[in-house]
Amino acid sequence: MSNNKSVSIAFKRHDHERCSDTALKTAEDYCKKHNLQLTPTRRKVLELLLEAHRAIGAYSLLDLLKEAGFRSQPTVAYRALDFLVEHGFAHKIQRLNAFLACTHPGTAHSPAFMICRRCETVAETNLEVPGFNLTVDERSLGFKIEQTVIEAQGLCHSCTEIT
Amino acid sequence: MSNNKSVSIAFKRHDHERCSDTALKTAEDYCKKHNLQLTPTRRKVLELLLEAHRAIGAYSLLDLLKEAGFRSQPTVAYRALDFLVEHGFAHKIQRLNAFLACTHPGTAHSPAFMICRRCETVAETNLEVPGFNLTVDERSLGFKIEQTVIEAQGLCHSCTEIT
DNA sequence: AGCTCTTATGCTATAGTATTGCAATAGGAG
DNA sequence: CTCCTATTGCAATACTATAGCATAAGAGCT
Repeated sequence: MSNNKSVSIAFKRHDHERCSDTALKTAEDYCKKHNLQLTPTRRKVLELLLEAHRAIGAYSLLDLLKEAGFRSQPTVAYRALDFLVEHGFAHKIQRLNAFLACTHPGTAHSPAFMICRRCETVAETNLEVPGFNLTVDERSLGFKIEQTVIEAQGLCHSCTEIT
Repeated sequence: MSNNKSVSIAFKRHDHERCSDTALKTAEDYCKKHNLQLTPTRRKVLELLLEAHRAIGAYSLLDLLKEAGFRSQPTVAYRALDFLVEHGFAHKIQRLNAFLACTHPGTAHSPAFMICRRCETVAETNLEVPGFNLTVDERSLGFKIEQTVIEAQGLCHSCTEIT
């Protein structure tokens, strides 16, 4: 179905079926706890994002949904994605007009993304991680930040070596 | 021309006709120096962006171009915008699918933007400015960054006060 | 001048991304 | 059961961006 075979294992190797299961479970728990409805469509979209394990466009997602027997109007995908993004289970990668399952849902965070232009893998990190640090002094900026989009494009380690 | 010291000139009052003139002149000089062709369309697009003094979408730009007697096919705008963005005279704001004249063209820089969700003003700053600092250690990240998209959404000073 | 290489434009069509509006339905609270 | 709210179904449309190919204009050379 999906083109999972592409070089899309985030920058490190790992048991991604297991991390999908965990993420899904976390989402379920979170929804139950916060009285959110993880409806079949929403759940399926999250599953598909997790399986894809890469950023995918809304219309690719739509194809996958269709294959899985769901309706395939754009609104179906967009509404589910809106829900997932709003509650932090997925993120939108502005640069690619694509969506990515969150690697650590349920916790408030300011994500940052690294997008490899060769293998198209997108890795999520956050601003507290060593090596990546954004500090903002809102006072001196004169601007109250509510949300940030931070996306770096370049080459991941593997792709650098290939070159 | 450049407002490197004042973090967010866009949020402050200033003589913007004058800063437009200067930016346009800088672009002309830069093009002459680097053998780039600032053709009438490209020049007009830059002028329009500078006049607008805010981020505007390609199709709004197209309308303005049409009013000014230019052709109004999408390609006309996109090709001019590609040129301006490629050479650093304008930036694309991913979050808004819109374009903004650069406030300090001609100098290599990694821009960051602050987008006010109320007045929709977009201010360009850069990462070296006090109050806004992104440091990246590529070694520990395992990722070679070539370009960054940094866009903060929130409220500018004036709009904070209104609330 | 004429030639030619490269860059930019004109033009048409189409691809790709996202939202609006309204009717129908389902699930929870009282 | 009934009301209320959240979600879904459905159709249309808006918005953003690129492809492909023909034509024209400018820069450098002989």
